[in-house]
Amino acid sequence: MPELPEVETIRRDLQRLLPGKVIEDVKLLFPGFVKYPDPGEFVRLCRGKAVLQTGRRGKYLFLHLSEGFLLAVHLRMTGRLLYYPKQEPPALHTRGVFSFAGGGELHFHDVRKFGTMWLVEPGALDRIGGLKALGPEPLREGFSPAFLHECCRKTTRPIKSLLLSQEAAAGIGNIYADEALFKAGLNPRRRANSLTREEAEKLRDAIREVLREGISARGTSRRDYLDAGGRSGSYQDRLKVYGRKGQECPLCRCPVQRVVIAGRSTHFCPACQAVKGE
DNA sequence: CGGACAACCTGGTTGC
DNA sequence: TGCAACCAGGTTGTCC
Repeated sequence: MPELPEVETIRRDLQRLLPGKVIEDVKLLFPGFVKYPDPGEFVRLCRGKAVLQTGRRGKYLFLHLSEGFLLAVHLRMTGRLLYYPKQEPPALHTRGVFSFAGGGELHFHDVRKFGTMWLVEPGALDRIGGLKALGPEPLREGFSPAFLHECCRKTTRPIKSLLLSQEAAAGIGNIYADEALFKAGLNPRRRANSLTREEAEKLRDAIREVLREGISARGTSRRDYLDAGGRSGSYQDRLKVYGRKGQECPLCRCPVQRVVIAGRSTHFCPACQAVKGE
């Protein structure tokens, strides 16, 4: 569920709450979410570690712990990280509870059980599945128009598919991909290698804009997403095309269409995002 | 290379 | 009301 803006919102919440706290215990209600090391070792290694700092890479959330350990979290579709200042009985779909010395709990809640965590030492980042293949952070300098254009030039796949692959930029998901393509006026089926330099630049700017707007709105809450305080975001009220099949395009009032690309539902305005090129 | 599809899971919505 | 079908913000693996 959560894409870059949602993960970043949670990270900022946790950055205010966790640094300085020491993990006293971890209860695994569904140990399957622990990918590395084995669940027993995971719990043993977490105990007594302090949270020093939070971080994020694409949709991966990091808690930097003492002794050089890194706790990496991927929330996938329905994962939530919920902080409670006092003891809280676990909800139905709570999969793990981190309790801190002196009070406070972090609950990992995940209806669909897709979410995953890893606990690794520095230099063992390759233990974290998928992390290595990530493209640049879209809100940092490395995500230049030239870089995006080069990524596009190398593949014939639809531009929507490229955006979802995480290779061109880390952290874009289904919602922000559709919103960025709308903002850039590009048809989601456009072959990536048919984008001109100007179009790639426009898309790069659009990606950065929608992600920044998403963060400002504290994320998009459609069904499952909540921040670390259990609050909804508000970007769902600002979506132009995503989830708006049959409703009017805000620019031209043409009905928004829904199609399936790369197995994912895709929303666009057939007029504002008419197919150009090939 | 990349597309199509299934898998991993559970729950909510839609339509008959 | 019941029930089946379809849908869901993500990633990985298999087959062709």
